[in-house]
Amino acid sequence: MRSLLSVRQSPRQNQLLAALPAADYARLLPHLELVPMPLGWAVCESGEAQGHAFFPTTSIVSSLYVTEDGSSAEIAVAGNEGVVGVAVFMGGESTPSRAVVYSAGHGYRLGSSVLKAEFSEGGSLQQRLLRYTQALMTQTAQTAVCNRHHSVEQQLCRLLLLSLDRSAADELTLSHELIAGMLGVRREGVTEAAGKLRKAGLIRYSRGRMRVLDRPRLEARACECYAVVKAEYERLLPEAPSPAPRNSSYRSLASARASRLDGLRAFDRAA
Amino acid sequence: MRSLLSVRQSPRQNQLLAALPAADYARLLPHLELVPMPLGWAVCESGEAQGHAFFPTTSIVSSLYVTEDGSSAEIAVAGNEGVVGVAVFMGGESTPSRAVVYSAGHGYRLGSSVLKAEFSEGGSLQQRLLRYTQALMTQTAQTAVCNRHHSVEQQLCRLLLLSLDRSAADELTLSHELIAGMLGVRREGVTEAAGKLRKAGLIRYSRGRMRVLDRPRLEARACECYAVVKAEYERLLPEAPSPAPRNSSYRSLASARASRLDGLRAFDRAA
DNA sequence: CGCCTTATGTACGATTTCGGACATAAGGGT
DNA sequence: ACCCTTATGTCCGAAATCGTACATAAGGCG
Repeated sequence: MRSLLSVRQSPRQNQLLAALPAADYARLLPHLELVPMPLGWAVCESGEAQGHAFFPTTSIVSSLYVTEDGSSAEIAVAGNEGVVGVAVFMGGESTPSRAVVYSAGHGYRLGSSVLKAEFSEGGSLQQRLLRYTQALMTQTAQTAVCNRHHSVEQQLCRLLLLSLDRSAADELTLSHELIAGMLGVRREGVTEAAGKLRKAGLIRYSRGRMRVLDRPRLEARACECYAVVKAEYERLLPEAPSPAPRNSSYRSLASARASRLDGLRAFDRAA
Repeated sequence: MRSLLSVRQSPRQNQLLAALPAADYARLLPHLELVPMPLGWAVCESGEAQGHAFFPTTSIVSSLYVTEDGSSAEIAVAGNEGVVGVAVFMGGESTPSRAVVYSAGHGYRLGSSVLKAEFSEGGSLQQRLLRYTQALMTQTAQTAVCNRHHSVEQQLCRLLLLSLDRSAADELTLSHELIAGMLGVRREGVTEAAGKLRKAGLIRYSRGRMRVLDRPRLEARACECYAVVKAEYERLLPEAPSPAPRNSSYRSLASARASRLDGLRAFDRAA
């Protein structure tokens, strides 16, 4: 069904690797190992030190925290723009969250020791990884904001758009149940939100396949969180030379920022 | 009223700086400038490049995102265990969030260029800053989880405990309105939650002053998020030699983790 | 002391989401 | 073609929180 899986793979399909100067890339290449990333695979387990970092090419990975009572919440998603396992070079080795593949595909893994060695050289890889990590922090921060203030429907829009940005096709293999697990809401809530989007003609879906029909209107329906995150990724990780361009018509961060700076109620008087 | 403000200040009161080897510290010292951190001061504005990073000693700073419609949500807090302005060495220079002092005190500021130069040397400061940044990411991630799943009362407990960990005294100067702004909820919601905690004898408060009477029971009433964050900070930033010890009886991450790993509904079948 | 600003307390219906129960339907496997 | 698993649709009362309005009280300041 999916001929993409047999398409020729290259580490350069990952934008972090694609942005490396030839010399750095050549040094890393022998250590990069192509791995399949099947749906549901736990790339990183909570609290466990990682032997490798993973650079997705055609797969998408979600970092989740699972609470004591078994419910979950998404921390961030990573695809071919990034890397799974920043704790390797950040020095912590592990995190309390779990990284799970939610869109099957491939990626390249790199041994922790190789990555740490290359990182500590302080070259362009280090610079790129740190900027990526900052973008990741923004995504997580915006997830916190979104969880606080925005509706399930808005969060669904955000998730779809973030996934689309990291996917080659415009069709996503996402069941409502899967989405519910990522957003940390009930499956019924996702069904209801998705139903509204479908009724509005923004998406089409059936049994785990979801297609975005009208991306601009989907972006308009999403909360500002998507635009903020997207803008930060583009600001911090300017387009790498090779990978396929992504189309988008999100609002600019500048315009979002103008209205955001009006201030925080409680602090206005205190200042 | 507060004689603390006249107490002798030293950069070593900040744990990141305290952990530095003598040589590194000596190199930085001439560039560290003591600054007062008054209540409500915006240390970093959203989207603006920072001229300095700030190492709090007796102050506490909250990173907030303010939405287009003027509501806000906390991203993280930082006190004498950390630094405000990680974007300086992460390479992004700015972030979409705003950092505001919510507990007045002092801190030391360090010019961005000096910090970047020292960071790029790759020494113990770099290592420590990166580990701190990872801890910060965990705090933000846990805030996202908390916003999704936990009650206002639980989040209030978490906020009080995080603040207490970063405060010398057991009294915090926090009005309900201020707390509401940080948690991103209504002031009335904070009043109600605080009322319950007071009725239970866990805290005492009046007109902007809040005192924790029974910390162990407050920790028991908080959600797991506090314990997870606290454990990550201690794991990633082992006690620096000098600063005052903090008392605590939070649950261990190990015990929290055991129950957390049971899995994520949606992915169990998929795996 | 008395005023006046600001903090806290309380109540109400409205809204969103939850938790659970159930009905329908799509599509793969035999 | 049929069955059977799994995905989706819908409904219900319960709970938390919201938005609003207002009452009370604490404490600084003249």
